[in-house]
Amino acid sequence: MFRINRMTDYAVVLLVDMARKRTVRSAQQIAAETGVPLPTVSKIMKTLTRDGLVTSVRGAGGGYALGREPGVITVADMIQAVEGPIALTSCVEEAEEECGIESLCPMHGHWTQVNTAVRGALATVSLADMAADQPMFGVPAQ
Amino acid sequence: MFRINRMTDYAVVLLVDMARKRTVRSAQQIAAETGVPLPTVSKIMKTLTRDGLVTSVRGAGGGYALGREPGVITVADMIQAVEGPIALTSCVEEAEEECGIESLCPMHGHWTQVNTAVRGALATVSLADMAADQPMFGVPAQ
DNA sequence: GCATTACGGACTAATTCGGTCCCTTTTTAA
DNA sequence: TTAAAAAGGGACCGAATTAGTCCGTAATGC
Repeated sequence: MFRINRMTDYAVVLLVDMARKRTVRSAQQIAAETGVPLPTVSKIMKTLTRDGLVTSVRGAGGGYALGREPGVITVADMIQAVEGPIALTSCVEEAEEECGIESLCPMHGHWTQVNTAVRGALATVSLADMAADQPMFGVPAQ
Repeated sequence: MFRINRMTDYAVVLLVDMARKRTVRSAQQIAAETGVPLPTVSKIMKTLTRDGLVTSVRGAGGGYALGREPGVITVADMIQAVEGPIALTSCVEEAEEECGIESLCPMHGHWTQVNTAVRGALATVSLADMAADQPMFGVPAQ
């Protein structure tokens, strides 16, 4: 179906929530307010912290807050934080894996072209956009 | 990792091969020439035929050929043929599935925006582009 | 010191994906 | 008329991912 996986979907939900309420809140609070199960929130927050999209405060009274301004976090950033580098085919990855014949493969250049286009498309929408309510109200979906 | 699945990757390989040799060839021949296992070629051809990307000729001497000009088949078409509609999240799909609250969900409009951008990016590259050899030689991969 | 909270990783269940195989239908040709 | 060649449709299983849970550890505030 060519879709992002559910963890990434959740991650966006959590980040949107954090973009709206800009305070440090515990995973438990965030779980309660978004409806995402606590263990899942924890897991996602770990990876988002690793990438710097959110900052964490440990200890009692600690929690998570957004690491950067919502305007400079793109959908591409969010996807990459959870799923790793955006690479439509294995031959576009950094580590060349199985392909091996990169420099000779006639398709390689084309795939990187497609990949760049997709990455660009994903970078056009920011977290700030996602957090705004209903800006495209009434606009048909395609 | 946000990638197309292997079947789609194969499908592109097969379509590129067909775009180069524009004759009707059996699945067996195509399998032999591309190195993709025969049962897999058959399976992929079935789905590509269903979408009209290739035309089939049944019976002895039959086989498959490209259904349209390579210039008017886009990467988006190829992905959709194998993986179904391009929908990054379940709430963007035709059948609304689990979400249900589409008209109220504040994220729905944003996801369709992202989705449209990605679909557009995938539509910028055609099968003709993919079949051309090494047009971007030397251009850094981004 | 104790309660609270993040951190890191291991682990299991569930789902999806890749691949194979079967039988049926259509067509050509001997 | 029969046999061979080929696509069509679907069932099926094993493998690989993914989702989700749980554990112990480390840090911090009261």
